Amino acid sequence: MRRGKPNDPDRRARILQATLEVIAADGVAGASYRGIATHAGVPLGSMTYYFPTLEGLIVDAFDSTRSHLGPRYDTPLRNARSPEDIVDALVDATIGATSPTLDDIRLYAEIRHYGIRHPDVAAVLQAVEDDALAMTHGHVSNSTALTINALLWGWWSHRLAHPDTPLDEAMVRRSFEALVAIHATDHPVHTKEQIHV
Amino acid sequence: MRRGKPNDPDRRARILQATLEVIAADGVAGASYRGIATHAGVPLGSMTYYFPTLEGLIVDAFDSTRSHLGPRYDTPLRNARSPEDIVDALVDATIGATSPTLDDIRLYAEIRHYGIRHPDVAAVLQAVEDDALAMTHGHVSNSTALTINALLWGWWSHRLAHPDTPLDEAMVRRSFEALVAIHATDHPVHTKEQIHV
DNA sequence: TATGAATACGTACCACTGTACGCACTTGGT
DNA sequence: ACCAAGTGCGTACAGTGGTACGTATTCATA
Repeated sequence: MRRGKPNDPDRRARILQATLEVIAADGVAGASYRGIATHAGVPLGSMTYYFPTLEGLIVDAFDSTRSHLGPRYDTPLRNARSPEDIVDALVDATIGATSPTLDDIRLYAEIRHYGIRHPDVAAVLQAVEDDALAMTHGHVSNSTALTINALLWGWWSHRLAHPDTPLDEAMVRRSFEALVAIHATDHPVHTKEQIHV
Repeated sequence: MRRGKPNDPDRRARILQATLEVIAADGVAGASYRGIATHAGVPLGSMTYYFPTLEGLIVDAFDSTRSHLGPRYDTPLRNARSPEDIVDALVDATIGATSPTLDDIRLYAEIRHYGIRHPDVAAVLQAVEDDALAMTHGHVSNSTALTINALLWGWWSHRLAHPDTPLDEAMVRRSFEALVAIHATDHPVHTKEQIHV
């Protein structure tokens, strides 16, 4: 029974895109209906029409990144055939051609930060992480994949905190080599308890 | 020529403490003069008297953590005598007795996040990081220390995103062992270029 | 004790924000 | 051509926030 169709079918998508751009630039804190409306070139009324609540808009915008950003880093890892390939792909995802721009990292940081206090967004992040873990399946153990994940975020985070000093590639490479080598080493488990003051 | 003394000399410090607590609980976004005033049990007028701008209050509060939180993680690392000691100290700082509580990590995450857009706070973080790097001086190379730093933040960040699933100690230990071993290995530098699709 | 500067506080703006809501327009079926 | 449903938009409102500012209080000095 649906009559009437949208006169500007792209408007919704444009609002989502503008939302991501504003958040990458000014953070979630700087994302207001009015600011995003201006940035997207739509009137305020359009905002509340497509997205009745601001929270919903933000969550939807974050969710929309999953289909965009995900595949970009996935493919090289998925195509990896050897541990060396994996290290190459990881180094590249950290600082190379497939690595995110500073704006992308800023956005990703906003998502992670927002996810700390918003279960909806945390679920989105969980899905992304699950994908990332599945990617290296068969090449490294699950816990090594988790470790790699942690370090990758650590490096990205470092880039964000030091935008002007590029990361040394050799250093990054050695770090991933060391982690990827863990599962191959079949490392003896240290059972000794930690001792400290 | 200073006459008049504060009737409540601790007030300023109490406001700073309350600020940190509110931020750890609700984030910087949830930190308002009025909210902090209520939490600290002081009237609104006291807030603006000691801290004319909210931004200044937040920066001062963050800065005040340097003397509190810093030493806690420093000591075990400083006392480390061998690579094994370092690994022990790092594992402990990640998930053990000297590791930060979730609230502490939340606060630290807020500081890092705020630092992305506020140079004042970025400088505070830089100072903390410099301390951390100096701590392992003599035991591992500078770039290894940087790598360890990145992973430590990665692990803390992971704890924040997965508050209910404790990190596996053996996994964490292996990860730091692998990184600490880098400098000992005197690893050959790979000069081959990365190749990818 | 008298004084004035520093301290402390209550209140009042003013800007901004999310959201509600009513009106106008577009569209496709009758 | 007419109509109803979906689309698009301007405005208003209530709440909250940072900040300014005038007044009261305290206390070392004279």
